[in-house]
Amino acid sequence: MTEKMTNLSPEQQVYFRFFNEVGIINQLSSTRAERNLPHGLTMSQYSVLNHFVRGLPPKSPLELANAFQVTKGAMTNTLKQLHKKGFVEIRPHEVDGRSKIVSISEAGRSAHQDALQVLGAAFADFIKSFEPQELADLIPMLEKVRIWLDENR
Amino acid sequence: MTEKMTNLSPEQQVYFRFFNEVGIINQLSSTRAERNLPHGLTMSQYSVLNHFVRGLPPKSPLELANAFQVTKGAMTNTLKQLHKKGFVEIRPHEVDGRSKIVSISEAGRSAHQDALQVLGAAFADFIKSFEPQELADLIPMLEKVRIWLDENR
DNA sequence: CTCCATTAGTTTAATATTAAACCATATATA
DNA sequence: TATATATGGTTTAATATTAAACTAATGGAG
Repeated sequence: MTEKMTNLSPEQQVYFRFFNEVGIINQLSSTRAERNLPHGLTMSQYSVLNHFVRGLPPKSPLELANAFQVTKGAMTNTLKQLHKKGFVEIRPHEVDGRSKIVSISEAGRSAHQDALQVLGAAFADFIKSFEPQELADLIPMLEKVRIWLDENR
Repeated sequence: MTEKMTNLSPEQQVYFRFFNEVGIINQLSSTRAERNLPHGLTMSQYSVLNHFVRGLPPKSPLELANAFQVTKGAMTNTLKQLHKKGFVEIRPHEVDGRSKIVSISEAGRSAHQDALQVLGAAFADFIKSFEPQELADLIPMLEKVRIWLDENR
């Protein structure tokens, strides 16, 4: 019973390996971050707050869902929680009766600040172990991959 | 009501940005992979098969859970599904009555081969757009980060 | 103006995952 | 040896997420 065994070429292994490392880094880093977030914030919730704190304009739930690559349903849930905590305001769209507009509240900004503090502390030891430059060097290529995957999904 | 506003230094932004890019890449790539996997395999299930196909020796559920950074409970679930599909064999440990030993079956190897085929096809356009070398250049640093996060969690 | 297709958002059912409780077995210590 | 503690694995309850069905509103084509 001889099995036909297709092995990966070294080149293919590179792609595989790349996505593998990325996957593990993501899991370990989000777990570390989420364990430390204040106000019972999840990463998803924190990301939404972060989006607005960056000075980006109010957005509809659908736009947010697209920005964060989650389904509309997931965003409904995330926004519901943020609203319950008083961290976002949700108003009807002025013109389009189907749509809504989400913006951050003062309490939301304040919670985001708290989160930043805590994340800084949680990653202080990481920051001590890695020079900003050695990570900065990776970013252009990571960005290129991210953009490609986003545009070709 | 003046708010104290701590902004991120450019250096801090680098760390933030790095984990952010990694997170999005992971999400987009796993979604793309998972959409295409055959035999109803999830990424978790595929990873376990992949582990064994690499020639690594049989392992206990706990060892697998540690290797893949998931809880014991999650691994119980993953193995249950793989077993239902006939892709792994699970035997009692010869000496330790608490433990079990998991190994891949012939059907499992074959399913893994199918998965490889399909993943190759699903990422063919990606592979066409990126030189192996430009990704290979990132791997040493990614590995360093991954190892650090793993050892310091 | 009336339909019909599209779009924004919510809801539902299914699933993967986690943390914690739990069970059974093994190991160490007294 | 007897008892306590630690360890491997499963189960449970809670939660985040997805895909798909659903509701309501918009906008275009006749």
